[in-house]
Amino acid sequence: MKRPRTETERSSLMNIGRRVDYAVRALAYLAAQPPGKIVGRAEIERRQDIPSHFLSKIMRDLVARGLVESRNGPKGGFRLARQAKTVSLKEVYEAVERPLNLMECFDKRDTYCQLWPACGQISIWERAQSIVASYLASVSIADIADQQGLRERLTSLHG
Amino acid sequence: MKRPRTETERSSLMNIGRRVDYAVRALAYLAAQPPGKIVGRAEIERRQDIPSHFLSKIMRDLVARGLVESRNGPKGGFRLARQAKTVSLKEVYEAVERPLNLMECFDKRDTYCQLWPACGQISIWERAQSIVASYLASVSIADIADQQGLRERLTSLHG
DNA sequence: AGTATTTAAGACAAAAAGCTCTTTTTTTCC
DNA sequence: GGAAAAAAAGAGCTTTTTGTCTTAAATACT
Repeated sequence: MKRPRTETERSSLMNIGRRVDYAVRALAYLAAQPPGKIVGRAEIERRQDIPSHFLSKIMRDLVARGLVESRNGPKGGFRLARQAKTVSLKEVYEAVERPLNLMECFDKRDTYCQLWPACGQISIWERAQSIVASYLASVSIADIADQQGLRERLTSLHG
Repeated sequence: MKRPRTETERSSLMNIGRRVDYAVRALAYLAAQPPGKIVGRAEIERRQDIPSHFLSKIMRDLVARGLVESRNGPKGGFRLARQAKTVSLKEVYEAVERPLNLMECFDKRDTYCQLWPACGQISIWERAQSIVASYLASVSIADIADQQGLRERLTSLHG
């Protein structure tokens, strides 16, 4: 009795994965730059300890969602498309993972689980999700980048 | 520059996975039984829409953590080892996944990430984690099983 | 125009999570 | 004691996620 998997279903469960982690690091790094400064992928990966080349795919998502702008060719790279303080972690999450869904069944309802509509768990997880979501919505990239300033000063000594 | 993976590291990121989902379903099902009633794995899987045989491994964890008692042989099966209202979702989570850690680096500190101790993200995720953890600690299996009573009555019609 | 540099795109490999199945051990009942 | 039933244990397959690498397209500079 195997479950079918559709494309939209993919990341069912709340899963703050590496992609989110790396996306936040990259955005915070960009936010810490002088306004408008363009930074290359390799530099971000190096300075933020992100696996080489992996950031490439993640940045595409961020560009597609309008969080960063990219420029091709020599002197190319990335910069924020919006002010850091207007970009919440929730938005970042949703840009690189699909919609924040603690449980797989949230957006499927009766088509997914035979126990719907009398599932005892769902309201519990929905509440957990809304708690997390509202916290993530309340934190911006700027909040993270501010702390980052310290890091910059420290690691530039031996970076 | 590949990251080494140790055994204890496994579930790095906050990941409310299927194992937790299924564990909660099983526990809620047991909680809804008459006191002391022993129920077999196959019945739980069938009634709670859990993949066949998968529950076996999960129950071992719950037994090992003292949440459930098992009995071997014919008439064997499982029952709660403690009152449902004393078992929190946080405990269940920690029984079947390892410790709740939103970020991989939480229990590794300086040995893991070159950016520690000046990481801008970590305090943010730590706070998110504590928010989730305290919510999960506040919900018990009994809370879920209570709603389950309704489900039982509904599905027994065609279950 | 040509070259070098950088993102874009995507193929492919490795690791982790999810799931299935088989064998062994324990226990009940005859 | 023997047969049957159930959990315990674990081998191994599949899917998803993570990570690596190669090629193509774009752009700046000479």
